[in-house]
Amino acid sequence: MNATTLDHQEKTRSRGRPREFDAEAALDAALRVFSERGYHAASISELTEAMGLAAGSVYKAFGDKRGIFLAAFDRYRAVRRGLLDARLACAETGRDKLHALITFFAGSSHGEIGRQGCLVVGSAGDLALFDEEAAERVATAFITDETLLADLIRLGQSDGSISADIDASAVALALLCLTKGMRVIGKTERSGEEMAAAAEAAMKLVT
Amino acid sequence: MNATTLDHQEKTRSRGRPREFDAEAALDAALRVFSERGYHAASISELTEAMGLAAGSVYKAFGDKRGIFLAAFDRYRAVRRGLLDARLACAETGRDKLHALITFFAGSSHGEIGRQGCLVVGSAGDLALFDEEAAERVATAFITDETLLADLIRLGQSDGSISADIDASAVALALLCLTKGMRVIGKTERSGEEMAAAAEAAMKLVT
DNA sequence: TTGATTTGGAAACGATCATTTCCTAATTAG
DNA sequence: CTAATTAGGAAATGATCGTTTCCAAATCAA
Repeated sequence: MNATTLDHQEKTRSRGRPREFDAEAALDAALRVFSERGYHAASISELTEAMGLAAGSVYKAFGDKRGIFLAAFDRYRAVRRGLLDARLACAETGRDKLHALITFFAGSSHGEIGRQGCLVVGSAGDLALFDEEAAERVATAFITDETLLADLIRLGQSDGSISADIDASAVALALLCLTKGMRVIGKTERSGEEMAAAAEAAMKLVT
Repeated sequence: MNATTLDHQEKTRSRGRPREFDAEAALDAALRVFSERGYHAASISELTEAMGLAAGSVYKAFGDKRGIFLAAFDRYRAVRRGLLDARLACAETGRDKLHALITFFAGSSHGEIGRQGCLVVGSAGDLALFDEEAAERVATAFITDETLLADLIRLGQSDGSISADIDASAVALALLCLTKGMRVIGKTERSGEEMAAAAEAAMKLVT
């Protein structure tokens, strides 16, 4: 193996001047702005200031405002899914995993993170209705969450932690509404305690 | 009783040229635009076109865009509350009333009305975060709904249709999240059947 | 090296936004 | 009647929006 081969194994470099900023860090800043203000209220000025970049650089990297949003949306989903999976991995039974999931949402529905809100929920009533691709991504995100809920319910039913009597699809949709609704209510000032109590009460759906 | 007295009994007329348009009908048109597009995406052009008025007339009547929104918001709440109360009046027990309420929300969370969305839920993630008065109205609307839910639960507990064991406040908040979440999910395409099934499943919270 | 390519970023661009102005029309008060 | 007041509406206004342009700086290919 010679030097040339080693070079090829490095991640491929594009030709011109290399990018100076960290795209993921920039998207984290952008999604914070989008979450807090919504798609339309978030101006390019606010976005570029938060990202620490000039408008030109942002447009070169992401195409347009919609492109920034869609990239931020995807990153948001990946980050949140990573956090959730870590919580789920700590639980044993299907029921415990559902408890971890609902508690995760309750914990995201108050204080600082609650005020920031959910980017998916927010864009459902903002960009999604007049942008087909955005609408599709929002619908896909919801269906993914709903499928996870149904899978966890069925897991609980097979490991004996959840009654076999309940309708897994219906309860999964109810829990999807409940958890996304938590993110809506969490934008108004709520205490972590009352959200946690609501989460415990919600567990009755899988008893 | 002379003519002058009769005149005084008519509803007081303001001085100048009388308003030609119906304010409530105009607000109904405005709230449809706000619901479908969100506060920021709804332009004055769209609003005035939907309301069938020139911008000047709208500004004379409502002050500014924010004023149009707040008036439409109040009307939206009054109309929805009227529809809900009619449903509740048909139910006997606390549990039946809760069933009617949840079914009412499920029925508003698909098809045409579902796509239109809830003005309160929408503005929670749009106007509310940088407008103190709007934020207060959204919070008030949620608390009113939550209080109604808690009252219905306690009514059910006193008439024997709901177990005395459940924590009324916690379940009320869970149901508030669930019903508002339905309005979020209802913006994506969902069938009335699956929403109705989720509503039935949700009734387990008050069993 | 030289030329091609890409980024960074300030400045400029046209479009659209919310709002105001200005004039006419319609009504009440006296 | 006349004066005062308010609504209706077209046109103008200034601000801000998303986007593009332009040029210097930085890198790769040869």
